[in-house]
Amino acid sequence: MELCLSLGDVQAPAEPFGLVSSSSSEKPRDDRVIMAASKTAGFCMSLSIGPSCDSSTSTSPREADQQLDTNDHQNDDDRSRFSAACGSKSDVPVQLDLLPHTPVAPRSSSHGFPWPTPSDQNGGGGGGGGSSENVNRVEEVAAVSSSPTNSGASSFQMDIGLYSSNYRGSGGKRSHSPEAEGDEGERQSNSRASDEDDINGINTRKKLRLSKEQSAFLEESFKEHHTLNPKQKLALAKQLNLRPRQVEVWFQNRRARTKLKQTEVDCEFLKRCCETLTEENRRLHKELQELRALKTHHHSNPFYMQSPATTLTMCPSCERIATTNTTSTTTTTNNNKTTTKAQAEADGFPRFYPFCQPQSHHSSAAS
DNA sequence: TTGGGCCTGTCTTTTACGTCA
DNA sequence: ATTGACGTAAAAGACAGGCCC
Repeated sequence: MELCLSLGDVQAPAEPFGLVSSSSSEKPRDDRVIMAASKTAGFCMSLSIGPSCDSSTSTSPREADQQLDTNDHQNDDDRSRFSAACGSKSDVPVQLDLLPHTPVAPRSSSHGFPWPTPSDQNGGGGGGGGSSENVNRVEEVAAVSSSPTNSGASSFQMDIGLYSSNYRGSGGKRSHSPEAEGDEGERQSNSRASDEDDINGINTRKKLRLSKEQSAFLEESFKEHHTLNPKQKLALAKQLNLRPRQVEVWFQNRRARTKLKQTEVDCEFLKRCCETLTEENRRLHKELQELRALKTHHHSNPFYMQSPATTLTMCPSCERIATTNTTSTTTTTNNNKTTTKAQAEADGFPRFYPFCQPQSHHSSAAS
């Protein structure tokens, strides 16, 4: 008896598990995995790996990131709101309300980026300085820092507050990069607490923590571009009152963590695939046992009418079961193609399994 | 060959959260 | 029930080294 188990995808013969990128906006975003187990087809699976952070995929990085962001920031009201706003309409430009309690005012860019975006070409301008939103930002910052000297003229200049000017790891193992050294002056000017923290000659300055607004702004920038050219980097740094190096590092970390997140998602997905396949394998084995029992029953039945010779065969390669007799061939699987014995033998199969696709033995993705 | 950008791995700090007295 | 100390995990900022163009 030969057993034939088919695990594959009739729709995606080129790859195992049929990994295809989702390009249709009509597809639910959460349906990264679309599996269909068909009894007649054995086990047909159409899997849709969603956009990855890899820019080589057909899906835009923005889409990928939005997808990730729905997982990344479930507890972040602002970002969750953004995800919800653009969830199924990725084509629609979305204006993020970064400040939940303040209305979004027009900025130099539709996203407030320091560099021009296509939507900016028709006007706007002004670099964001003095907009009501920025005034609100400043007011908010002022409220926190209790600094009456802040004014709306400071545009998007963030009051960074605490700063780690000598981040060095343990025991001074780390050293500044040349750029970081060169930015020392700027850093000092950015650091509100730099002077007071250097009291007594002890560097007790805390590590920088980007403000919510800065993070949100960087996130928005990241949605637009996963990488920055030097011009964009400088503009962003200036607008956020950060060092270019900080912006650069932030983007590096963001890319790395996005990739990590994507890897975790893919890993989880493959794990589910494995479980599904295991379950299907179990089911098929059970089915096989039933067929064996049926065959035994027929042979031991004295009233069993001799019908045309029926045999159960299972392909040793794909373990698919088929019943054959002298006049016809049936199979438990649904194959559209017919394969002749001669053809199969010509393809190099040692034996002829009429229900098997020759290419299935050479391509794991084929049925 | 050199330089810049990016990736990867790692370290450290900060923050959030749970536990316990 | 409340509160403060403490431990821990996760997130985030930063850097070094290596690779690639």
